[in-house]
Amino acid sequence: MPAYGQYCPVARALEVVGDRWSLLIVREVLFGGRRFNEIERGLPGISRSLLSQRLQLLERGGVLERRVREEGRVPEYALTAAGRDLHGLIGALRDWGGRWAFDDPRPEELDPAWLLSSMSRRYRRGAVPRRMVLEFRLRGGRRSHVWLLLHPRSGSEVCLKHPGFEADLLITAETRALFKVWLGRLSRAEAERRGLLRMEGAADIRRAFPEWFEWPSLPPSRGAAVGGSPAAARG
Amino acid sequence: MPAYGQYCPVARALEVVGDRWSLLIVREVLFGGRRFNEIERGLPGISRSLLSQRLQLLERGGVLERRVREEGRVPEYALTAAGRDLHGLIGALRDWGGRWAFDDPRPEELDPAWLLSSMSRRYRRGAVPRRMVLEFRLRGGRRSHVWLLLHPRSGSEVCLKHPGFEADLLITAETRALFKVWLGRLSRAEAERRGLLRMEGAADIRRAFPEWFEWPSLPPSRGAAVGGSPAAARG
DNA sequence: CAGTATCCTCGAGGATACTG
DNA sequence: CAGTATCCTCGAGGATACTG
Repeated sequence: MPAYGQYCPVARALEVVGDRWSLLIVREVLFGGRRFNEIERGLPGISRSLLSQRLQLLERGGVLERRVREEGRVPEYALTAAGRDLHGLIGALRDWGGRWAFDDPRPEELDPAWLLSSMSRRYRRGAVPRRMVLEFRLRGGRRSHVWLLLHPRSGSEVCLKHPGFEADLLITAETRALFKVWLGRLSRAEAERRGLLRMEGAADIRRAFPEWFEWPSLPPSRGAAVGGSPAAARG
Repeated sequence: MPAYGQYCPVARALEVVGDRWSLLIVREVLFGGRRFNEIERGLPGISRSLLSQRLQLLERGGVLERRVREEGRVPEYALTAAGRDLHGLIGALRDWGGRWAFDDPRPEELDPAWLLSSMSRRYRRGAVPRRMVLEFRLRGGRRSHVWLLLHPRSGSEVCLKHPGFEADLLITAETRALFKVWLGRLSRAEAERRGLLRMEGAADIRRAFPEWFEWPSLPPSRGAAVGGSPAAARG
């Protein structure tokens, strides 16, 4: 971001992380995004060239580092000490946004691929005894069928096509409701009671499921600073 | 700022306050800037039309309000509850910036008019028994002679021309040093010892002077994430 | 004092195609 | 898989002049 010409720590901070997308990129890496395509998946709408340019700016800004661990392996991005220290700033943004700008999802935000990338990023490694396949059948979003693979050791994977394994847990839901449940704006019980979400699978798996993720915790809304679409208010 | 298309509180917050200049405008109002020209003075380099547009965006975003108190009076800007709640975010920016992006001032940042507007914003109303005139004679900045008027009740005023009153306190300084002292990056004693700053006036006034302002408190630098100009490292 | 209206520029960033 | 190079567009925002 061009300089502000002020010897002020707020202005200086914004020069480094104030560019459009930059803090969202940091958010991705903060939650474990390491590879280029992985980071990109968490930022639908960004172009590859812009992501590439922003990553370079953040590297020059001392916020992250690009590393090629071994000859021939893919590059990985990691936060520096300064970058990790941005967690407080991201937290402040999340708190404020949750309180004042986080009403119901807008239709164009209902992208299941993004939701799953977000869940995948918050998967607790090793929380699962064996490979688990979660199947999502969704209504009212930009995609109706997605899968999430949880590996016991390595990590998790988003699949937009049938992964070839049978599902251990089938989640059928209104996309809007699934988003709200994930982001703590609607309880699972309430969603199930209202027929907006249903989970099928072995009882122990259904019971254990919530433990597999670190659910985002948000402050309660204190009124919309910005209004959402009126249609969004329903549910 | 255009939408990010993510149902994420961080992204939503950035949609409201992530535009260039927006958080600096909030900073100005947070520290008591109320009128258009007053806010503008804290943001050298912004154009009036851009400031006007950003103020409108922030108003639509629910962050501030524009009010005309009485028929015929000038409009004033005030933060809403959501806007006041941004102090945590601004604080996080200041903390991070102070730690990782706040090395020595760059030459183009040495604008005494801005520094005085900043001091003026942090003047403690009523800290002064009678009207006080501070005269600054500065070297190495974009301006060499400025005045700050402190009124016992109403507030403070920056003057770029002789205010017509005799000075109660004369501060002669290297502009760079004055900036660093104000922002806690150099102690007054050290600056005086090194001949970078001198204060002349009645002893009790010189002694009382620090109490007239709320001095910005910054975290210590933990290493520059971004490098300043090498020449800036000296003083 | 506090803006707004209009015109114009230039640079950020998308689209596309290409590479180690 | 992880980018980069090139070309082109369009819109953000500066300059200027004007107003209640």
